[in-house]
Amino acid sequence: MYPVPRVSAEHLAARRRQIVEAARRCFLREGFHRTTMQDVIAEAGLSVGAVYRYFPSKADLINAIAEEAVGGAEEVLAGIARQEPPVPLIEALGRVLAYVETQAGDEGVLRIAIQVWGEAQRDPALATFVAGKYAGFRHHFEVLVRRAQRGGEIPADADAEAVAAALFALVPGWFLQLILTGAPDRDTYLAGVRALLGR
Amino acid sequence: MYPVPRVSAEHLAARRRQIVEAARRCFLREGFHRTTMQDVIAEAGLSVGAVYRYFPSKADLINAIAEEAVGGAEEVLAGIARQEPPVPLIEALGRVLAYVETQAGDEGVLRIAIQVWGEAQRDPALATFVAGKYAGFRHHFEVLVRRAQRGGEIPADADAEAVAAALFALVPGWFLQLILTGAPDRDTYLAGVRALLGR
DNA sequence: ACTCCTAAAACGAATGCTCGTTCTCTTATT
DNA sequence: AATAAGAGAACGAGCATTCGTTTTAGGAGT
Repeated sequence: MYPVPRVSAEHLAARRRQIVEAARRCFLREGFHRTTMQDVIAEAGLSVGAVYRYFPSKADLINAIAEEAVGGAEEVLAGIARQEPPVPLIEALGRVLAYVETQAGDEGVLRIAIQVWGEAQRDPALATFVAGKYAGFRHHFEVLVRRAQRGGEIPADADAEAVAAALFALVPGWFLQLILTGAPDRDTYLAGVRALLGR
Repeated sequence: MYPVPRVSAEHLAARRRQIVEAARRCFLREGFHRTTMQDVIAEAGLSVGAVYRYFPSKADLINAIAEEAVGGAEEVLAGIARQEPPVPLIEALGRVLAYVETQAGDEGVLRIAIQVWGEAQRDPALATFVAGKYAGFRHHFEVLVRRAQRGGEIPADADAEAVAAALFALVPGWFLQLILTGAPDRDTYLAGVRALLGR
């Protein structure tokens, strides 16, 4: 009853992270459904039993990774939206793209986001989670747009939500081109956006 | 030698299409790696042997579907780029989005494109194919931009390729929002783009 | 300080099932 | 008659997961 042999909470958290990061590497290499539990287990350097103690099924592991991949941009976006004085839209876009750039490499979490998009199409729970996250991202852009409207950068009578959608679209739109075609680089793209916006 | 018992070429093509369409339905439901060959075979109403006569492996089937999904927009885009008189950029975007809308539903091929993006990250051959296709799409936008520059719609000194990238980005950027969050609808989005462009 | 004890943590062989593919046989076509 | 087209049983590999066992951590009793 009393003897409670347990390992420290830090140790538990560290083990969990060890597994998640091994899984992330595997999923980056092979995708969700082509990596086997044995792959993850070997990558983590643990045993079957150890991994299954922390994640009762492969689906749980996928969920953990998916949340990490899709939620990662949250703080970045929130920070930009809340900053004083208000950030001009193009500069805000540039800062988001800078974040995307750091996470678009071979090790970056955003490559996993692409897989999450696919997975969300057949996993309703994941779809709900992703929908909430992305609507939240768009909402942060909406805040930025409203502030830009007060500053006269955008016509006051425009539909802020719609403008936010357009601005937001420029992020995954570039990300996909970068991942799939390798171009354009961020500065070139931003110059293109500026020219398109006529500013 | 001479007796060449063969079925008509039309019959062969029809069978092939029958299999491809069954596969498309399965892949839409379950994704590439969670649909089994048995699923496709049952959906097509054929036998194992029949399907394997037309597609020697599952990978071949995935490739066929991927090419269909990613290549589908080609003619639409080419048509708009080549039209006389030149189509204003916003109108061109609207027409592309109209096509996307038709293919974004539960049965539309574009939902498969998302899976192809994921697959391209670990299949070099598919990655090359997709890169070529998407660079081609962007090139069509570039043609449009150059013509818009001649018409004064876009500054003549802008980098047409970069502007094209920005314009192109607005397509998958909207598509993803639509698929993942269910919003905004096309007209709202286009109004947002117009307001953002300050036109 | 040093055992002993208990339960958590970790292990890994074994399991049962599913998958992609092969292969032999039957049917259809010219 | 000869061969392509189609059928479907069978196979071996690989999968996620289970479960009985071993190791480890750390408080209790001395």
